[in-house]
Amino acid sequence: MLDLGFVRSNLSLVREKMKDRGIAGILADFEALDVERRKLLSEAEALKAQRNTVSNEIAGLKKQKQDASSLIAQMKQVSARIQQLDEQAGAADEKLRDLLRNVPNIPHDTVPVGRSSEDNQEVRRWGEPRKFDFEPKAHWDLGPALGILDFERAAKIAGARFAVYYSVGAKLERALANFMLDLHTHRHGYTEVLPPFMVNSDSMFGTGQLPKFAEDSFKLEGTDYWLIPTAEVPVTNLFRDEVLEAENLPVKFCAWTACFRSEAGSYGKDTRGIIRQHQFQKVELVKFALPDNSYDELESLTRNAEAVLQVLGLPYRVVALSTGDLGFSSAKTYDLEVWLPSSQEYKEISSCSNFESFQARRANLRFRRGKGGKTELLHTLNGSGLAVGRTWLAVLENYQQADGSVIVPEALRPYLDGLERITPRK
RNA sequence: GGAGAGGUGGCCGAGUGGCUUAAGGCGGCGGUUUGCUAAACCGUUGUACGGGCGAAAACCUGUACCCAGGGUUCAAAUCCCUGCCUCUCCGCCA
Repeated sequence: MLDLGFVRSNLSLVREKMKDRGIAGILADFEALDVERRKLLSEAEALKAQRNTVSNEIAGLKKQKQDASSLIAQMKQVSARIQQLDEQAGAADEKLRDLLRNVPNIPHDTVPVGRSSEDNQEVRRWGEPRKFDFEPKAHWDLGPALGILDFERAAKIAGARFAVYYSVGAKLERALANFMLDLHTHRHGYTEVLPPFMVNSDSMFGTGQLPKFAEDSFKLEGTDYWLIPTAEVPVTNLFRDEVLEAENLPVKFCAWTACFRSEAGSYGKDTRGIIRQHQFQKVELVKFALPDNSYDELESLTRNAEAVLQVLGLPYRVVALSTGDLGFSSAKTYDLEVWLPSSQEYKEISSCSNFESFQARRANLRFRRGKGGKTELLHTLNGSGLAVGRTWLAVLENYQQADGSVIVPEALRPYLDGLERITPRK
């Protein structure tokens, strides 16, 4: 959420930035609502001041056993009027907040201006896509053929967009998650967190999933619990309504969780395989940073996520999302895209963003520079490090052999009892 | 799931309708004293949203905030209702 005062005094700038995002009209009603709200507020507050004063007078009269009935009668009317004004002011305030809650973050100046993902900018590439001397298969053929991946039974017990893993397939998923967590905790200095996989609505609001994107997540019937769409939600909300010390920043967490997404509106997209599932595992990196250097932290967070692909030997590229493709809460985002030989394209496997103070304002996440200092909003960042399911399929596709077996990348072997090659399950 | 006790500022803690603009203490900040530290003493103290104010800071001023949301009342930290959370005991359970 953007700051009300900031929007008010920088209205034309904010409008310009919203135009870059392709939603030029979103602030059309802002001034009118703002003026109305302040008018009602002033009037109500003036009357409340009067009521407070007179209430004291009434108390004084009563103490001296004098008659206060005419003042009481007067104040009864004033109170009725206050109630009216409060309702109107509350409604105006709610309208303005609703407007503000639905305004996305302001893109950083370095974000390429564009209308869609077509305008994303490639920043760098790593690794050389392997040359195959046979036709590389897709993971949805490789997995079932190896006997480690099953879509039919998943559809039976749950539905579309689920998968069941067997044997080395299940273990590979676990190996990848452990490998990633070890890398980030040992080499990159992150602290591991295992958060709840369900959160309340306040948390969903804090990171920006609510109110606008409720239909993207699963809510448990009859409760205020949401299945987390990403570990970003519970982990970023850990310090909601708290004040951190500047000297302890940045705070760096990594978390392995399951993630649940309704994928409403993605019908027909990535329907084959495990690219887009209702449930998947992800190792997430989250940082709480000083505003002063949050963009340096974004660079290092992105490099930390890239390290996973590098150690696994998976070719990838980094793209900077354009203003038209940028997520709602983000000021700047780099996507990591891994090479998929079956479709001959780079596919998103991680998304690393700086949210600046956008989430911090919603979640009331603050820090203080030294004792007695003023509290300021901190900056939040996060990125996948990485999506485990998509890494799983990238390993299968990139390391597949002509006979349908899959070579295990060396870094993973210690996590798979030294296994060097995945062969069909008997 | 059942019974009971609670939720007050950064922290502790008083407060059963109007002399509470939340007592007192701790902590923080500023000062006096001091060779330095400590102690003592004095002062000060949060957030949000308005107004003064045309930009920023400062200042002055108003309103709101005693878990949250409703209600009663001229007036609510205080009374009533609902919800959430914490603690104790019982039941159940990995």
